[in-house]
Amino acid sequence: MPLPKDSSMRVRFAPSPTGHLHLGGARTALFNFLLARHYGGTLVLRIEDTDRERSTEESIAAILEGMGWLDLSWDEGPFYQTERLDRYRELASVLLKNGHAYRCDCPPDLLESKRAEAMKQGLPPRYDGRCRERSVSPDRPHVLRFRTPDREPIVFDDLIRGPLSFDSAVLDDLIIIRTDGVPTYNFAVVVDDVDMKITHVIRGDDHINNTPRQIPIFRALGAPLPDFAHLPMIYGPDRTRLSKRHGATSVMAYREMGFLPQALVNYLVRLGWSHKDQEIFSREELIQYFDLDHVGSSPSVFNPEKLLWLNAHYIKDTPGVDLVPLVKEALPPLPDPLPQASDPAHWTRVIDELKGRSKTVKDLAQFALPFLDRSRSIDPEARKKVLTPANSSVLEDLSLSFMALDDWTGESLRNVFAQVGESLHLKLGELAQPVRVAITGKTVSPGIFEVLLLAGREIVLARMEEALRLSREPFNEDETHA
RNA sequence: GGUCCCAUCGUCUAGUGGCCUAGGACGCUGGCCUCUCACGCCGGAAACACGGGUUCGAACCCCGUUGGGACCA
Repeated sequence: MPLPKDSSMRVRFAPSPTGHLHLGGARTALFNFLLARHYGGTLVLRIEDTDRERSTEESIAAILEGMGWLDLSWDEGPFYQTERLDRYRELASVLLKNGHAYRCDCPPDLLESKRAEAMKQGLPPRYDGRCRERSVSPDRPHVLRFRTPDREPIVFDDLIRGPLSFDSAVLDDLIIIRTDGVPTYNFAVVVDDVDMKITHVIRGDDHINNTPRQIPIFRALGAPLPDFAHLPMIYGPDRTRLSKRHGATSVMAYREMGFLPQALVNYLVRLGWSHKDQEIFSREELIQYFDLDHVGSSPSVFNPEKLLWLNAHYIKDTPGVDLVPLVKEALPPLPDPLPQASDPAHWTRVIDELKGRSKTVKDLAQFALPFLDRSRSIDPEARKKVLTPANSSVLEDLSLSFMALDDWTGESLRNVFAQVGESLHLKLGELAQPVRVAITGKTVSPGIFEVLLLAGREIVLARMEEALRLSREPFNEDETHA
């Protein structure tokens, strides 16, 4: 289904502000955004806040924040449905006048009992249209119902799924304006899409059953029908719709966990869309390649492992200097910062050295800590295994050699290790590990010379001395801090 | 219950009738590299849900079955 390659396309992202921006919503927003940018069209942001019980200011802020973090911009809006209530009533009264809508005052408990009755008989629970010809007085409390045309199947060509057909006999006369004058979801959506001249409705496929209800309203309003495209859902590992039960679903929670927005965007776009065998996409490539032809129609399961892999990729790919502010944000206030920690260039060096082995910004911050603050904890396992009496001579000899060193360079340090290794008949690996634990408190770190250079002589000497002392003492589970 | 949607490795996917003894990626796994851990590189296991058609030929088209899901209330 080729789409027009011009700037006339108008799409929209229309979240309900009843919570944070979740992964599914973010992907819908992303697909709309990419489509608009690809075709040079317009993206409208619309806040569907007619459910006043559940809509909150905080949610609106959270959604905007999430879109901002993902760097998804829009061209028009945000528009708020609660600011357009008069417009919905206006068009509803037009429908009332031209006979496409009618008043209904059926009490809720009557409808409820009819519904239960229908269900019991295995029939669809639909309103029987008893008020269609009753001309209910406008003075009585009433709702407005849409007169759904009978007997003609409703068909439309979904841009992702192809032709879809619905038997209108199962559709009842849905309420468009409630007793309190508030429009219902399906009506407000159509009025907005008409007024905002939306040409392509791209939304989650949980709305697929709403489409045959909305199409007759477009027609009754005398408006052109937009094209529809329904995106498959994102599932949790149990193949049900992704929800809180499956862990973090809020986009912003992923920032908290140390993810980069590029990683999340790249992950989400590949859920349902593909471009040959390519996995990694820059923003420019996404805009260039993205189209609906290659959006699949089957749902996908959210896979945190792959997201983590992408995140590691993007961390590796980002210059250290750009990661500094993110690492600072991920770090608690430093209790006893090293002198180097006041030098921005030191942060950059440390991060550049560590980013290749970090899957999240949080990991990165933890790895960086020993190079930024005087206090550093020693992993009890590492201490138990490595800071042992058997290694104390290694620590002692290296410590003494470090002290005797005139300069503190990669070359001089290599010489020290070569000499000490020779005199103790030990290989580099056997020397490096005790030093690694002494300096970083971990068994995992960058190359030992990089570590020594980054830590600097002063802190190396202090930590070597401490490690030497610990290696001679019996191990005590409680003593993990210096 | 009704309506609708979906179906290729565990997961994300390529595949649009012959290029498919089904390709890539994550994960898993064997090896190389190596001062640790990663990275990187080389290799491996792993899938067309099932049954009928259509066709010279089907992962691809049609029908059914099964299984999953969404919506409605």
